[in-house]
Amino acid sequence: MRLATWNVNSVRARLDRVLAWVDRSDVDVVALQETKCKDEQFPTQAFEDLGYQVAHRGLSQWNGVALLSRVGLEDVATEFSPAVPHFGEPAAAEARAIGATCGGIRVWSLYVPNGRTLDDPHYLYKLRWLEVLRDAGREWLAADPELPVALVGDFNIAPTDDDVWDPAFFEGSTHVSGPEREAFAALVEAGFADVVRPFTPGPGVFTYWDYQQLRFAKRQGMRIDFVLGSPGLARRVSGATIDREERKGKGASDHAPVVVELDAP
DNA sequence: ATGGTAGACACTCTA
Repeated sequence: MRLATWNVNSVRARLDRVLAWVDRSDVDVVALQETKCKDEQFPTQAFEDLGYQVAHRGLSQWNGVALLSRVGLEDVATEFSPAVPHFGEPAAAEARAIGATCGGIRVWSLYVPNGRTLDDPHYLYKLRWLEVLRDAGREWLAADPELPVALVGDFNIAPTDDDVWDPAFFEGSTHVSGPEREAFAALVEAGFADVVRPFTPGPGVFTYWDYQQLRFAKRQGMRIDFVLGSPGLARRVSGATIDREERKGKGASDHAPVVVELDAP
């Protein structure tokens, strides 16, 4: 079984590319982030025509997450916890998570809030959001330590200095700060391992390259998209790739798809 | 090449 995650940065703006990638990549489950549309605008039929069931969560032109599956799509949920924080006054829900059971795996497509800057209220919102995710994940595994869970998506955190093209460039920025890296480490400590890294060793291995300043051509990126697997999932991982080819050319997302190969349970 | 990247939407926000 093959499981993928991909921040597409608008599913409608590059629908042809997304469909072509899904169709040629032999993926059973695909988690999308930043679909940038409401549910009624999501091109559900086009993915169904490729043989996938579809679950999407989108409330506005921002954020938006989806799951595509050709191995079943059950028990869809849009909040991983009743304690998920909302941003703003009044607090407004954002479409940053959707979960479902696909082929026996509990998969969550996640778009972690961008902290913007270290002194922005969005930064604390991001840290709180990650804390609630960690608590939820911990509870799931406490109830069933063998539950196969995949927390996948755009975490907007580069966990180590090897995960950015130049640590000095990011000094004082989000994505690399101590508290963000501690929040990521807390997810790992809760039982969710980065199952891609063993197959894609760095440094210099990235999943995102800014559109500006020819960052992709200069190989100046960040590794911020992950597949985090519970023990019951992680031990089944037999391979993983970052499809940087998909970042090339006109009309590419600024993120590359990440694909994990799983053995049968 | 007087720009700077891109997407949503309607003017400025988000990343």
